[in-house]
Amino acid sequence: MHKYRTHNCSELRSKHENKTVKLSGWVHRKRDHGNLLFIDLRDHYGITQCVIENSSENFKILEKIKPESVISIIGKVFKRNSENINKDLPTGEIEVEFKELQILSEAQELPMPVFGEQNYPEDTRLKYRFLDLRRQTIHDNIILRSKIISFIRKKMTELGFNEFQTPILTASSPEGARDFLVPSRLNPGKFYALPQAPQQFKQMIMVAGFDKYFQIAPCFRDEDGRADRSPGEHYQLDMEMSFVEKEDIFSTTEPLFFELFSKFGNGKKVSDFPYKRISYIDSMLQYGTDKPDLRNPLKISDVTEIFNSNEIKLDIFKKQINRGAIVRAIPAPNSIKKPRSFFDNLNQWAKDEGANGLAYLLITKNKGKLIGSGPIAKFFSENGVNQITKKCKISDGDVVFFSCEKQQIAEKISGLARQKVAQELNLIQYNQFHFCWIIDYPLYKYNEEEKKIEFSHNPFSMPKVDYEEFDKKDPLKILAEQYDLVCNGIELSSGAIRNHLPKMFYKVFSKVGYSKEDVNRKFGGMIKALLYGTPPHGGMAPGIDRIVMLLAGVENIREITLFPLNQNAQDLLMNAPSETTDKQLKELNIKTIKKDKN
RNA sequence: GGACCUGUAGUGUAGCGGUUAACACGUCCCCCUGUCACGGGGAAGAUCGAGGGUUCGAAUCCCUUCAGGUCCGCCA
Repeated sequence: MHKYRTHNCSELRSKHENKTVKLSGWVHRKRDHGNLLFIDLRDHYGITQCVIENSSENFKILEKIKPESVISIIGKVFKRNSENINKDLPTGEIEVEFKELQILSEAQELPMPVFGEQNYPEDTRLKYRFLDLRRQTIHDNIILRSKIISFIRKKMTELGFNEFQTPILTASSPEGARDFLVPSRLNPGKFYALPQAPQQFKQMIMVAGFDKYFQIAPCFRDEDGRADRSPGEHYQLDMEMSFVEKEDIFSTTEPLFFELFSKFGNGKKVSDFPYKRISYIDSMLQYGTDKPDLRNPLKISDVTEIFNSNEIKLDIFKKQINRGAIVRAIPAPNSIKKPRSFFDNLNQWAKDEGANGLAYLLITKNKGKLIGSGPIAKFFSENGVNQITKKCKISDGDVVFFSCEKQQIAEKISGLARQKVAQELNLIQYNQFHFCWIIDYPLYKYNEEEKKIEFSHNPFSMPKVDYEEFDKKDPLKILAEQYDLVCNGIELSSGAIRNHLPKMFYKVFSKVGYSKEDVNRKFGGMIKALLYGTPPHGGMAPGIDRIVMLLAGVENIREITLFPLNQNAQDLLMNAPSETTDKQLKELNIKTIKKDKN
């Protein structure tokens, strides 16, 4: 007989009746009837009920044993009477009667019980993560994560991608997030950086001729955490392909995501591919964001022109429009019967968000004519109402909200309002995964505070403009072969066709203030690689954590991470970060500055 | 760096100016041979995160501070 077990705790059925078996596991739950004791024995696979009578020599020991102790038992499998069968357990037809007992590891009284699914404070859970992880929900989440990663690995390999590891100790890269630095002992005063992503390495893998690469890649960014974003580290399905256009990348990955989400999506509907492609500009207009939730059917319209015409005499808006504001309209179908508070609350909400507010117009039909009502209706001509209803595709019984702001604020407010209205009106179809691609991102954006042009996305993307035309165009109008994969309003991935032409590389960087020398110094490896025969290439890097969160249906990244850091980037279990010894610091040529604690 | 929320026995919650701070789970003791959130009876366990203030009186109100979380900034 095996030292610890002949079966796991989820295996035994009535066909095993009368067999003598050995099980090992945790004492999940005890039910002590005085002269009869039930113990639910739990392992990774499940739970088996074990039973012992007071005639047994081990009865007294088991009565005293603490939950979560690890025991090993030898016993005989008995079929339960029909009235005692537990339909909730796969092993509910049988129970195991104790013959021999071995205590493998005694547990102390628990700081957080495993049994039951109480909500414990985050710090307790992280401090006792090994107990937390025994609990079914999170245990299942972690297994889901493992299965997702295995599935992705298998699929990517089948698709002809090669999995490679890239360095963890590498060079700090300009642009992007704050780096984690690692001091070099052999090179005093110098530092490695942990990779924010293997971006340059994967491009050089293409230069090296490997054609298709992927990796479940750890990415390190020293930025503050959020519920959906771990401080410190996260994982991406990093991938890159040679001799491709963006449609090749889309058609390669769409079936992968379709299969992945169909397989692990708990029966939720998954959008059929090809996924909808939406240009960045359209997305910002219609959805007020570059990560639209397409489970929400509402679309925003631009009605600046109509408000600026003589058909609407709303002077407050006209004045704002003259100062560069725009007007965006958010439809609220079939909401005319909503109480006044519904409209006023949204207006108040917009003001709380720092906006001017949300005006609204109610639409009814009378004798074949659409008529506007509500606080601002008196400013609309009949034709004005018609133009609005036509543009916003609304009709009898609908309401439309208007946000008049500077473009950026109008987009933000209308986007949020679109989501709020849809929630209030129950229009969001929650039982689906709705994918889309956002394409044609602008290469640059203008930084108002620093009064300069900067990269809006990835600096390595290929501009959608010929080299000769580059300088003739307004930089802010130049688009890039840059795309995002979005699902249910969550950005799953960024990606791009890369800029593989050295002269274009210099050109692109020159607009954000990098001289040729700057580029050579800061991207020396990359630019050198482009000089010796580079295949056109592109790829993307979907966030593993976000995929798992979507599929597990959780809002917090710590629910799908084995050993996460807390918001202050501390590991409460391992006690990291921690102070180090003077000897270690000396070896590294590092002095620490003691901060005053007044 | 900023804003907001939370902090009460081992654990989860209630109490939100007025005697011995309540309930549930857990722990300990007693009873119980068919439970599966077993049941019944009893006991122990809390200077209400910490410090200061207001008040005749503070878990409760105010200030400071610490810890955790959420968001903004930051980040793809």
